[in-house]
Amino acid sequence: MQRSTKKKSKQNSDREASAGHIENNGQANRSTGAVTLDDVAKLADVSPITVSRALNYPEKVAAKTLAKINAAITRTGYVPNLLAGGLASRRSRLIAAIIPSMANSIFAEKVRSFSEQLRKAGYQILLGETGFSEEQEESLVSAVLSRKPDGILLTGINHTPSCRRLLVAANIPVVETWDLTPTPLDVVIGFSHQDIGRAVAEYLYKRNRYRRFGIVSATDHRALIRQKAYIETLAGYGIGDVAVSNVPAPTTFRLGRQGLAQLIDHGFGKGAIFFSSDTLAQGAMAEAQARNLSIPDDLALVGLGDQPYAAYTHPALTTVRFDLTGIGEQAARALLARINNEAVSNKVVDIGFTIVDRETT
Amino acid sequence: MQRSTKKKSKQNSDREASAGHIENNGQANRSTGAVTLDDVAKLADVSPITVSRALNYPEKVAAKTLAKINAAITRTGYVPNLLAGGLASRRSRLIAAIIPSMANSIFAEKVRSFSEQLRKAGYQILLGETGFSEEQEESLVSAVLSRKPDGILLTGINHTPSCRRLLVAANIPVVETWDLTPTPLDVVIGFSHQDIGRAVAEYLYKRNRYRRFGIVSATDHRALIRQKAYIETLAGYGIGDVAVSNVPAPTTFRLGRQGLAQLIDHGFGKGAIFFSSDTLAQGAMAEAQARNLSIPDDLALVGLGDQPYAAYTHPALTTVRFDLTGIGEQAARALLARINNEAVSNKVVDIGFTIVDRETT
DNA sequence: GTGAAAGCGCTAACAT
DNA sequence: ATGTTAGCGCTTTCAC
Repeated sequence: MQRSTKKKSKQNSDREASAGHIENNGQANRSTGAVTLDDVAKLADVSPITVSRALNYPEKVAAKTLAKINAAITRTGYVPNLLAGGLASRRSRLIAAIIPSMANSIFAEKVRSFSEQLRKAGYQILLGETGFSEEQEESLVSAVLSRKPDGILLTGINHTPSCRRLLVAANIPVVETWDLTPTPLDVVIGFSHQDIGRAVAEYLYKRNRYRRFGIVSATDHRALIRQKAYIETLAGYGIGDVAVSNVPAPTTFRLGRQGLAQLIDHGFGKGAIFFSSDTLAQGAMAEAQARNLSIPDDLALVGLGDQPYAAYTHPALTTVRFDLTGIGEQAARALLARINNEAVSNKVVDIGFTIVDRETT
Repeated sequence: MQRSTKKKSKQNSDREASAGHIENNGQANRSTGAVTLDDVAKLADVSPITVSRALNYPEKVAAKTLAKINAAITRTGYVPNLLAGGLASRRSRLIAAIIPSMANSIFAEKVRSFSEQLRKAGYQILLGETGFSEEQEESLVSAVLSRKPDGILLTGINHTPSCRRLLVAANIPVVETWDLTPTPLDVVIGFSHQDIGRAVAEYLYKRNRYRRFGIVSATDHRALIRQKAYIETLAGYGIGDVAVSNVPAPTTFRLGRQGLAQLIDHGFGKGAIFFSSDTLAQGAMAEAQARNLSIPDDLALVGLGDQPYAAYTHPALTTVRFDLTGIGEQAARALLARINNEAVSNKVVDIGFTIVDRETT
């Protein structure tokens, strides 16, 4: 492309600047007409690569030059084209995050803290929702990989074989979250759903005050693992008749009411119930109130997730807490480390969980 | 780049295929090593542009050729590079969506329906959260525009001057939502917050059974407009002492409890209260219950948003409904129409609202 | 229906 | 500290 010679007079470049319009070079081209890095370079009377450096490695450019360039950027209203930048540098500065559902604020919080960390490092997030389906996850991953993200956050450890193949072929850092496995694709940060099911069963059993036990649970992969562990642990204590009500994911307030209603209508009297989300438990509280059942005297409730509201329901909800914000932050840090080729000390990170003992049990 | 001649023998191409590896051409280059469209073209023994057509306009390619190409794609596991495609075609197939907060499921639902429509049309969504701040919105818009989205969804009609400038310079379709203005940047789809404030005041006043009126409201721009209209309308009825409790956005269950507690502690006896979100109202229900106040006899509550749970609280929440899904869908349709240069019949779309009369009033 | 050439806007690599 | 050259992987335009 024709560029004015380097030693163009200062006056000339100033005149161009005050003209305040973008030259088209008079060439027939496919340009969008938008301000490009070349336009800025001409106006600042430097080469394009220097503008590129000013943007990406300002410390490598002389202060004077930097000032000229910044003035030109302001004057033109230049907005970099990251499609072009990403193509040339093979770094898109884009990170994909795949979650089951935005409606579930538990995932929303994970993504929020994840995004926040990565934004600070100059990355943007491409978000996808699977609706708890592995097939949907596969098609999302495939779509998202075509943007050449520098890394990807997954929820869960179960993926279709083709999805795994895509991920491996993409050859980018992958962080799986929300579960644990000894054989992650790359790094996994989460907690054991089996341990949670067992721990809640133990917690309720050892209180020694409930005659009956029940569970209202979604049917997604992880919730079912918790359910199985819960039932088996209780069976180990000699309790063979755990009442079960299953509902489709994602869980809602309404499904919580329905789930409890179903249990009660099928003869569940007084007892303790484990819900697969705080939302379900909250819905059940409304149902209990509507039926004039007292919590925790008639019905003891345990939720999952320790949502911000859980401490403020009336009575306050006993629930299982895991560090949502921590998962997001650690996932971001792990991804960043892998992108920068730093060593990742731990491929499998168990962030654990605690049972928060409040007033519904 | 060196390519084998077109009339390469079939056997030869088959041999390459079964070898199942990607040639590097022996050149020193900056390639990522990933499978490219050129690799697919070579394997299918066609030119790159034909592969491009097969992908983007399959109807323009002969069935036989298409089959060959698809086989090559499958065999290589080719994933298109949309950075390159977007750069070349000046269509990124990316749409930016800017919302105040993901935590607020009202916005989450808007984005969900918006994304769904656009995904069907082959677009992906770049999501950004402003945290209800215009400055944050500006920096987000600026960041997002560097991805060269084909369109952008905004929440609200208030933007900083620089933000407006950026948007205008970007020269892409813009849909503002969640509010109305006679002078949208491009298209606006929403409802009148002033009308809502007025309508709720009228609704409550005309029930003719409340002695006192209050409002618990977030302090974001739109909530304050509703609050003002609510107070002014009541003033028009001769009610001058509306009790007010303001809380920061985004609203939470806890802030709802707190807001109601504050009103009551400052002497609000029996009466009707308008909350700036269902979440706040739900929190207030817990506070009322904790204080043994009866709803709606002691306290009448109106929420906003008609969240899925609103119909299932106990008692069921009276609230203001607007068609969230509709906003998302219409915004998507408007954007698509503008992208395809179709006429947009209406630049200002009022989707209206209704007061859903349930049991808390 | 298919192909050759050119270039989208940027940056890596190698100068100086 | 700054510049030159040559692409990144794709699609447009114009041929045939």
